[in-house]
Amino acid sequence: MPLSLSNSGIFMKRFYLVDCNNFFVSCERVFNPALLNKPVVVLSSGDACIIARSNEAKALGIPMGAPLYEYEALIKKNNVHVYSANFSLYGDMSSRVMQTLGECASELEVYSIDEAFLHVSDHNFPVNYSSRFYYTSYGHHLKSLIKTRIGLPVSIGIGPTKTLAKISAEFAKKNPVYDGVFDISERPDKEQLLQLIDIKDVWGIGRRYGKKLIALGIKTAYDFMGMDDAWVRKNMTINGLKTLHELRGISCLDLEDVQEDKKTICVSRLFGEKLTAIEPIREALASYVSSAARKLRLQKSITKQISVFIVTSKYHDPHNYFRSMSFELSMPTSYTPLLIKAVHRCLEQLYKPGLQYKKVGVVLSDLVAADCLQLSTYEQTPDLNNQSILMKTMDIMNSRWGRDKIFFAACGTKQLWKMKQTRKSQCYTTNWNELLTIKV
DNA sequence: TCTGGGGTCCTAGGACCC
DNA sequence: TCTGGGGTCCTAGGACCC
Repeated sequence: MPLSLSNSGIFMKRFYLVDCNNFFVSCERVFNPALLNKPVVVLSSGDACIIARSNEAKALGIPMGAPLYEYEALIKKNNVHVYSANFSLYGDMSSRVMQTLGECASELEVYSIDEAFLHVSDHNFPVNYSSRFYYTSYGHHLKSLIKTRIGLPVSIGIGPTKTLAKISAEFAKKNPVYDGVFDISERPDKEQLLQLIDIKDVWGIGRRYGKKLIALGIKTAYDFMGMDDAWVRKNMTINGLKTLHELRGISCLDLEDVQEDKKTICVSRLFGEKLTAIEPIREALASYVSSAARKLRLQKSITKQISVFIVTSKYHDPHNYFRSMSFELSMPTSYTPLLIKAVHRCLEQLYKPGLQYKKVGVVLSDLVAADCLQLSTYEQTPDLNNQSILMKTMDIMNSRWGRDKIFFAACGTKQLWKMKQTRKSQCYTTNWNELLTIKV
């Protein structure tokens, strides 16, 4: 079996993966140190599911993605601190981390809100760095820099490929001996280490493929490395083959350091409670599409196609459970009032009186750059210019004074549809009125 | 009774064209 | 019994990620 991970030479390019530990929980802890060493969980929007857990909460057996109601008793019994998601706080803390990493790397890929891949080159290292372990030493430097500047703990994995860097990060996180930084390329015992990695935990092998592989007796990353290329290509697509090669130490996935524009933008949320009347659903939809349009303008795009979907309970109403419709706009746009009109038209078609709706959503697709808009002569009206000025003004005002300081009347003021978020911490870093106060 | 939200990519198969 | 060959485009469905 072709299992050797050769060429771990010192000059080989390394991938770093920096991963913030229990990110949402750690953000809460920065501003509330009383939470340190205590079990803490953070909930999804609408307080429905548990989407982040401190190590202490994990130790209690609370799984990722679990619905809150199933664990309410356990939470109460063990005094678990519970927070509603505070995405403006987490987003801001994330951009601080990425800013610091950007200063320390030759290339940076912001992979998610709490993870980044990077390359470092010689000029990032201090002059007196020597020894073949300097990649690891630099990892420790990055780790303490983020702790000092931002207050967040991170784990850092290093490897000859992205997939192996991910695996390194798991060792860094789980085994205290490594003090948060691990480089698999330095290890003579790589193969034994990869035998410790559950196949389902390999980046790119999800639940489905994991199950399929286990049925074939492939239980670990090491087992997978010995598989036949052709079989993997046929049964797991080109992406499976890339994962296979990456595990063997052949880099197939590069850093993607330019942020690509989104190809679709989707905004959807559960209602706080089930809705039957159309009016609050119209308002929720207007509000969601306003937010989608703001994201659209942020990346300087316009949309040609808009879809709306509406969801009832799967159990009560299997026939009407999910209904959607979409249509092409006569002219691509990012002008919120036109988009509100469009989603309301869709809703008229989809809505049936008497049903209990629990969620609605809007998807903007077929996005193109705003400056690509081709206009025929008769379409070049002053209106277009006014629309763009109005949107720009709104966006500037809302970014300066806070989200939704001004909004369209169609979004309503009662917000009957709004989800509950009863346990949210303050926006310590993004709202002047919610700064941390310290009593002495 | 109550189970998130927001993305990307790949592939097979059908429609259509010359 | 016979029923081309090769291409493109679109879509739905299935997989993955955090």
